[in-house]
Amino acid sequence: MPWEKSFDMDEALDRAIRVFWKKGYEGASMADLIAGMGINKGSLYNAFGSKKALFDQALLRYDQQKLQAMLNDLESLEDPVQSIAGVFDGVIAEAEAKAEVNGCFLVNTAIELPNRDDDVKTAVKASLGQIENFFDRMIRSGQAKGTISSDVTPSETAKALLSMVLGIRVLDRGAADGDTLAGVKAGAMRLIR
Amino acid sequence: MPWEKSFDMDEALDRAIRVFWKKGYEGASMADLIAGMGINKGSLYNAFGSKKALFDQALLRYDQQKLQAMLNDLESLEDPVQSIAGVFDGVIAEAEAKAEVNGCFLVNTAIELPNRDDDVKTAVKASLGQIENFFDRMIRSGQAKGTISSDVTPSETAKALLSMVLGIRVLDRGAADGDTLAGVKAGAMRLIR
DNA sequence: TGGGGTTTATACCGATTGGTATAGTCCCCA
DNA sequence: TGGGGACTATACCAATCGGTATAAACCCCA
Repeated sequence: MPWEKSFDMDEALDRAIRVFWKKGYEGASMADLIAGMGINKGSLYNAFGSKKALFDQALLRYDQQKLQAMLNDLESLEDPVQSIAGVFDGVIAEAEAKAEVNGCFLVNTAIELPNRDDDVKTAVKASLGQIENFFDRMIRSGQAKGTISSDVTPSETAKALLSMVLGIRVLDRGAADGDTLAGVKAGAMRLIR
Repeated sequence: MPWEKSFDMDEALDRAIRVFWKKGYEGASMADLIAGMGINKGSLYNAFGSKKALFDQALLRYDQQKLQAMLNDLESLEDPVQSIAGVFDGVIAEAEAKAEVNGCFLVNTAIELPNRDDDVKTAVKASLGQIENFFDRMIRSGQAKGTISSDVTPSETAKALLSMVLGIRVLDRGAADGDTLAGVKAGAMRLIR
């Protein structure tokens, strides 16, 4: 390799994540991506190969960089109940912020998943599984510490909590009254009381 | 009106619903709709005006015919807990049946709602509100009958249940292990214990 | 029997899609 | 100093998008 690329691959990927995040896979045209990533069409295809390959790499990077970091941060809290609450607070905060980037990139991808290739499905499945496992660990930890009732079935409740996170994201897509999301979170916390 | 149309508008709409149901709004091309509806392009535009107008009418018909009927059937059960369970059973059965038509048309529409027009958003919002109100009524009714604890906050729990229905639909889009959906339902039922 | 509106089939439209090709320019390294 | 690979800019491609137009066949009713 005679010289290094003049643009940073990771930075370009991060910008691609933002574009896909904002518009979805189908909704993001190559023109959008080129504008958002700040590189040229030729460079994009040379560096990433195709739109789908670019998306795959963006999703992988999001999972490894952003999602894991968030879960690790929350897992380090002393009270597992607060860790779980933190997930919902984060999702709700993102929803209500109405930023240009809405919700969790991973969840958005899961939502528009139906007609995607199997490899994308398995990647999303694995990432959602990590969220579910996070809930499961936190519930067991809380039960060990006595802050969560032993009546709660961890595996079952972890799935229920995951579904509520996904549900919040859907509700935020235009069908959420202000206190709806708060109500969902309250229900979630009641599940681990 | 000198003579009646040679194709049935409602039947054509029902077929249009199936196409939109299966492929989503953006995913359904006019060619798909023409093939699925069994009428010609000219007739389609003459009868419905545009793709968006066709979708609006399909969504309205689905709401008035299918969704209301389902909720009315469930509401007539004697045990409100069973009425609520019936919603989840129905959603899960649809999910696991893996029929050509997946899930609830309304929920699918809500999921792909982000870039749609405001009138579609408000229509979806209203329909989802009906589901939430259904849950709310059933909870209050169950509390009156003593089958649901008075500790449950109806409005809050109704929102939580709605989010779980939406979450199940997302999970079913390719990220659901067999018992995941059952776990979600179990969590939902625990919310109204 | 003869319109008149509806159907079908088909051709066509401009716009946009993802992707390719072709220039020319820039910069590092030998 | 002179490649050579990576960049930018732009033109181009076939395919598809939603939507329109046209012509012929059809059927009811006056």
